[in-house]
Amino acid sequence: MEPHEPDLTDVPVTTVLAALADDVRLQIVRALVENGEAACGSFDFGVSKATRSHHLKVLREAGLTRTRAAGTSRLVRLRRDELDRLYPGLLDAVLSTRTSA
Amino acid sequence: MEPHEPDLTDVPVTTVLAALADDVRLQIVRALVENGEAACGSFDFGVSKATRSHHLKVLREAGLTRTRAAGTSRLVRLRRDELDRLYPGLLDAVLSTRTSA
DNA sequence: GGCGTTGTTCGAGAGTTGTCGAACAAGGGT
DNA sequence: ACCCTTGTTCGACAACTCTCGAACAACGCC
Repeated sequence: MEPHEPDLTDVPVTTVLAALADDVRLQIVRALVENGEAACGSFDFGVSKATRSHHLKVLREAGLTRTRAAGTSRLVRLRRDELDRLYPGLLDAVLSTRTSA
Repeated sequence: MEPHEPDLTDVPVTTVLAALADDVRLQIVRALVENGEAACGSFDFGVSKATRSHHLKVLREAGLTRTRAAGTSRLVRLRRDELDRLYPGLLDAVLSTRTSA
């Protein structure tokens, strides 16, 4: 099946914001910023793999990530360039949050 | 009752993002940016006044707006200075969205 | 081929959210 | 005092979301 990775300009801003408005997904995004491309399995934040897969789908369909197959794994990376071009400052603002709060 | 307007630093970033991740609330924020302080009743975006009151409550409890009584009306204003200080670029990025998409 | 690893998909359940009408509260004007 | 305007609050209902285990698919390896 097609990964269904929409052009970011086709995604309503509310969808982008909603995708970022979740703790697990925010941890995924943070990990992607720090480590770059990573396999789905590396995002073990206390949720099952079904839930993890769901969150990655939400991020992907919001236009925030790209996924490519690599053997039995799937590598995910942040579409940071496009994100920064369309919403300059958004990602930095979101990521500026300290661990708590 | 107390307006319950938390300090923005006490609000999780996911709550702030969730507050902005709604079309009606985004229209309210846009109107506040353009017109400054405004009465609740001025935000007629095709929803009932009960719904409007609900959305204003979400924005207020996310630390995004302040409300003060003025006669029978209540005037709402955006806490833009605090928002820009804590999340620089966030509001501009969100508001940069054109009408569609 | 068979097995293990890695992810996705499919219900299903609990919880949250957006919406409304109706009832209520507070103020101002006449 | 009465009424009208302005908002809030209270159920209620539909829709969506997060979560999980179980079943399935795809790939590499022995």
